[in-house]
Amino acid sequence: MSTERRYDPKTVEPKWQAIWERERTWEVSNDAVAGGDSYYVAEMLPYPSGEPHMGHLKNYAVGDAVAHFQRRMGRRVLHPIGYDAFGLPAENHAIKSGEHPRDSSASSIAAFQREFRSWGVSFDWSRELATHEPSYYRWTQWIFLKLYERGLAYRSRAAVNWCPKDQTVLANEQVIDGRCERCGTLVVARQLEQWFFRITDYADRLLDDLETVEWPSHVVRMQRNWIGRSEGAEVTFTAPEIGVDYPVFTTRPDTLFGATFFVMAPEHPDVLRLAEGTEHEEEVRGYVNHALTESHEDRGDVDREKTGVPLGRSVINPVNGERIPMWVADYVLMEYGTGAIMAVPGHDARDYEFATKFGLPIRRVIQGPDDELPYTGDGPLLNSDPRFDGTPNREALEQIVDWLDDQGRGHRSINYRLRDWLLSRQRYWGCPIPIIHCDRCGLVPVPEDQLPVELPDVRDYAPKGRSPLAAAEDWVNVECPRCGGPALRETDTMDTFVDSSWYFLRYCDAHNDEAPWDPAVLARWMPVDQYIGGVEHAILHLMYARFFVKALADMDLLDFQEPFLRLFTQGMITRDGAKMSKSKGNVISPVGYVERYGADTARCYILFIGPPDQDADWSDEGVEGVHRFLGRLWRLGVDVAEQIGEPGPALGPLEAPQGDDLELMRKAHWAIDKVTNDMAGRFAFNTAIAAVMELVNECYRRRTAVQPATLHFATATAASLIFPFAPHCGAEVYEALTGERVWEESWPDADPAMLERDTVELVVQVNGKLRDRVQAPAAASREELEALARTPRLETHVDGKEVVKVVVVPGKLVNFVVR
RNA sequence: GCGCCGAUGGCGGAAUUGGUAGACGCGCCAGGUUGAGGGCCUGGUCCACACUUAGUGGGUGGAGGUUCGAGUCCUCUUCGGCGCACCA
Repeated sequence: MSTERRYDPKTVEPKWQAIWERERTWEVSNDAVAGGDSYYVAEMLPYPSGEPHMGHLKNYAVGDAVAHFQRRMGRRVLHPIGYDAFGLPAENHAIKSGEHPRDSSASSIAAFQREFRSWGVSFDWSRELATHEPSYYRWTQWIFLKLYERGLAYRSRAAVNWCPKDQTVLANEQVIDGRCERCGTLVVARQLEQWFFRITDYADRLLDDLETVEWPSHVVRMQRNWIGRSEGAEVTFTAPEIGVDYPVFTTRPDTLFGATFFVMAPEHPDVLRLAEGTEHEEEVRGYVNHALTESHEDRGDVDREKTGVPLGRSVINPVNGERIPMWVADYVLMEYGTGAIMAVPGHDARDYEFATKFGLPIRRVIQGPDDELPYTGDGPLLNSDPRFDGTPNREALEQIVDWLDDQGRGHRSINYRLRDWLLSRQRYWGCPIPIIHCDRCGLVPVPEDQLPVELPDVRDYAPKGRSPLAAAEDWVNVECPRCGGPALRETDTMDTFVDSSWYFLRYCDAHNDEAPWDPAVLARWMPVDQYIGGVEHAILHLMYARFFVKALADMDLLDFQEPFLRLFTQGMITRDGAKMSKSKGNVISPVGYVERYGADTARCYILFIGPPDQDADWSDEGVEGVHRFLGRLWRLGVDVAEQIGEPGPALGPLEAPQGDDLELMRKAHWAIDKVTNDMAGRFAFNTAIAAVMELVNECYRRRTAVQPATLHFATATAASLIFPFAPHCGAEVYEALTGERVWEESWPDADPAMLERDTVELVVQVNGKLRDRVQAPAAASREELEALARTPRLETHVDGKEVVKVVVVPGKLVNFVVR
C-alpha cells in the first residue's frame, strides 16, 4: 500500500485541532438556552504539577465522550477547564528547587494546556481559570467574608499537626504514619489559633440531601460514614462533693444500669484538677503528659492494650444512684461527645477490655443468647430496675430516656463524627485570609472594595513555625479599616480545598468583575449534570463543595442545594498490576503514546481497556490493537470515499436492502442502538467501542458483496459513532465520506425496523441443556415454537423419556423437561 | 475488628431484566498478498475426548441451596482490593 494509504494521526489530528481552535467550536455563550436544554459536564479541577498523567487522560477521555455525545443529542454543553494551582506540592517543590511556586505553577499549567490541546479535548477555553490568579481568589476571599459574616467562619484554638524539625504545621495528608512526610520526624500535637468553617451546622442536610443525587453508592456510603450521625442520649453524672456535673453521650442508654465506671479523656480540662489532692495526683499527671506527647496514629491503634489510671474520685449514676469510680484513659477521645464516657463493660468491647485489665466490675444488664460477655446485641433487660427488667432493650431505651428527661438528668441527643473544617494553613502558597487583626477592634474583615488581598512576593517562603507571610512586613502592617489605627494582616492562608469548593460556579460566569457570578447565569447551568473524577475525592472535596453550595444557598446567592447531580468516579490506571510510582519505576505518561500513536488511539484505548469505573492495567499490546482498529476504519473510509467519488449524504441503499446489504444495514443500526444505550444508560465505553469494531469488521467482510451506498452508510455510521472517543479520526473519515462536520450532525437514530428480524434462532434445550438450534419466525406462537423445537435431534435426546413440562420463552428458547 | 467491592479462556474483558457463557481486543495457529520481513486481508482459537461430517462430557475461586433453567438469586467459605478504624 502506498504511503498516503497509511493512517497518520500526525497529520489528521493537528488539522482538526486547528479548526476547532480557530472557530472556537466548543465555546458556549451564557445566553438563555432555548427550552433550557443545557448540559454541564466537568472533570475535577486538575492540580498542575509536572505534566498530565494517565489518570488525567482517562478523566478527560471520559468527560469528552460525554460532552460530545450530549452535544450531538442536541444539548448546549458547558465543558470548562481550569487549574487548582495553590497548594502544598507546588510549595514543597519550590522549597526544594528554589523556583518560585508562581513560576513552577505557570510552567506546569503551560504543559497541561499543551497536552490537553494535543488530546483534542473539547473544552470551552474561553472560561479557563486558575485558582491562584487574583481575579479568581478575589472571590474566594469574598466568599470567605460572606461565611464570616454569617458566623460560618470562626477562629478557635485547636490541636494541629506540628513537625518540630521543620517548624511547621502540617496538613493531615502530610502526616504519614505519624511522621512528617518530608523529614520523617514524629509529628506532635500543638494548640494554635486556627480558622474553621462551621460545616457541622450542615451535618444533617449534608446527610439527608445525599438522597437527592445520583452518585455511586459507595461514595454516598463514605460520605454517610464520614458524617457519622449517631442517635442516643446525653446523660448527666453528678459529682456532688466537687459540685460538678458531667454529661456523657451514649447510644446505649438502655445499658445505663450496667455502668460500673466512668472514663475521661486525657485532654479533658478537668482531669488534673480532679486528681489534685488525691493519692493518684502524680500518676494522673504523668499519664496525661505522656498521652499528650503521643502521636494520633499511636493512640488510634485499636490493637494496643488499653491503658489508664484512676482519678481517685467518683460520680453518681443518675439511674440508680450508684457511685462509680472515675478514671482517665486515652481510649476516650476529647473530640467526640463530651470527652467523657460511662463505661458499660458487660455490653461494650472496649469497656470490657479495660475492666478486665483493671479488675473493675462487669455487670450483665441485657439477656443474650448465651453467657458470653461482652454482649452487644439486643435482648430483654435484667439486673436493672424492676420497672425495666424483662422489657426488650430497644423499648427500655426509650422509656429510660423519657424518665431521665422528666427528672432533668438527661435528654435525647445526636452526635456526629464530622468536625468543623480547619481551613487555615501556616503556609505561603495559598489564598490569603482577608482579615485584619486590630488591637482595638479585634478581627476586622478586609472591606470588599479592597479585595483581593494579594499574596505578596516573599523571598523566603520556607516554613518557620509561623506563616512565611509574616515576614513581609510592608504587607502585614496596615491601617485598621475600622479605626484607622495600626493593625496586622492575618498571615495564614487558606487550605486549597477552599479554592476548589466553588470553581464550578465560577466557570459559569468566569469573566464577571462585579460579582463571583450572576445568579441568573448560574441558574442556566448549575447544578453540574455530570461530574467526573477520582474516588480519592469521595469525601473531602465533595463534602466541602456541597457545604459551600448549601451555605451560599442560605445567603440567597444560589437557588440549588447540591452542586453535582451525577457523579462518576473513574478507576486507576495501573502498570504491571501496580500503582504507578517513581520508586517502582513503572510510570508511563500519555505524552509518548500520543506522540507515537496519536491522541485518538490513546483515548480510545484507555476507554476500551475495561469498565471506566474499575482499575485497569495499561498494556502496550492493547494500544497496538486499538491503533490497528482506527487504521482499519480510516483506510476503509479512504477506499469508500474513492469508490463513491464525490462526498455526499450517506443515505444507504435506495430500495429495501436484501442479502448482504440488509445484513450490513442491520449491523449499522445495531451498532447505533448499542453505542447509544451504552453511552446514555451507563458509562460502558468499552462495549460501545467494541460495537463500532464489530461494525467495521462487518464492513470489511461484506465490502465486495454490497452496493456502494450500503458501504457508504455503514462506514459513515462507524465514523459518526467513534467520534466521541476518537474525535479526530471520526471527523476525518466522516468528512471524507459526506463532506460534513460530524460534530454538527445530530446523533444517529437506530431504525427500529432494522433492529428486528422476522426469524430468530430458537434454542432447543432438554433439562436446561442446549441440544439444538432452529430458525423460527419471530412472531410464532408458543405452540408453534414448541412444535418447531421438536427436531429430530431433540427426539434422540428425549428418547422415549417422559416429557413432564415444556417451558417456552418466546423469541429465545424452548426447554423440554424430561424424566 | 466492622463495612463495601471483586474473582469468568494464555491475558484485558463481554453476557444491561435468571434464558445459547466467553462479544470485542491482545496473544497464538493457519491460509492469502509480498523477493523476504513488516504491514495488510481471511479463517481458526474455553478445556478434554472424539474427529471427513457430525458429536459427547466438563466448565464462570470453592461447597451447598432455590429454579424447568444460575456467571447472574440465597447461605456458608477461600482469596484479592478498597474504605473506616477505640466515634461511646
